[in-house]
Amino acid sequence: MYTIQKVAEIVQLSPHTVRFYAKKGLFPRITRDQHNVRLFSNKDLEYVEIVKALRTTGMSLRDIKKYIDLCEQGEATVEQRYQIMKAEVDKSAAKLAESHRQHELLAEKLKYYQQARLKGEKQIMWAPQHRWTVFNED
Amino acid sequence: MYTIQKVAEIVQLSPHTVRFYAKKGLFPRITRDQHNVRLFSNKDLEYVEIVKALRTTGMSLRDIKKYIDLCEQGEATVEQRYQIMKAEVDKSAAKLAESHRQHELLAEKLKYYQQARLKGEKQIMWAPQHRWTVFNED
DNA sequence: TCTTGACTGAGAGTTACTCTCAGGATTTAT
DNA sequence: ATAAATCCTGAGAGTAACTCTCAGTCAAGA
Repeated sequence: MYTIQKVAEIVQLSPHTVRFYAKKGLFPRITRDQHNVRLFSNKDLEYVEIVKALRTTGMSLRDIKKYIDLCEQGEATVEQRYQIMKAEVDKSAAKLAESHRQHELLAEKLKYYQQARLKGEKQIMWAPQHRWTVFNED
Repeated sequence: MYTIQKVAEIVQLSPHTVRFYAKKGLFPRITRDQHNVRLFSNKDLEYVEIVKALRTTGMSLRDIKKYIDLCEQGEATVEQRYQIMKAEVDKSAAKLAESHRQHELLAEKLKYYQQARLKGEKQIMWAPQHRWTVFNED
């Protein structure tokens, strides 16, 4: 059994955030000790991990809650959960691809800067040189 | 020259968001027509694109603003901009890797669901089956 | 003329944190 | 033994980045 601090450390979230999630009902099975301290089992830890994964891929806490609630309802909801997970994995793949594209754009820009550094002061894309294009400024 | 609507369409942002960014001073060189309508040049469009890329990789608007302001100061700031861009590209690569890991985790979970569907009702990881682990519920 | 699309500023609402406060319990150091 | 450090709690304020609505203006096109 893990304290919230330990859990935070393992899954790389702040204890604040874990408590925040707990408050939202995302970990419905957590037990407490005699001092009301949350104790996370390995199963709870798996929940925290999947919640983190769903957040990282961009699912809203509201939708994560729905998914968790379905989990709590047992095997009758397996098909529904499958559909949700399938949609999320697809969406996540698309986002990943888009993030990759944007990353490439920045990496390319970085190359221009590197060239500029090597060649001393040379004109660089993205760095506006032409003051005459400015017509109004606030 | 493009209107805000056209720009939004090209870079895949809402006109709302483009105006929001403009208000924050992220596109300092935009010209206006005689009716005060924003007209984006190709250079401005490049700005919008790089702002989008920086946002997508997770840079705050505050830091993007700083970067843009450096751009406006001309070639004297090339080295500084290079450092910023380098740091951002590195950070972005790390985030991309992390997102990829989380995506894999979900994809693996999806496989369990697929197995469960094929085998009819079978126990699935992440889907708690053991009511006896529940000690308290709010 | 009337719809469409652009603009303005102000401001409210939302999501997901993120932090601060006040307070209580337990462990560790002196 | 007492004090400091470290854990925890709940309540609630603050923040970032949208996101949208309202109210009102202006101008071009069917």
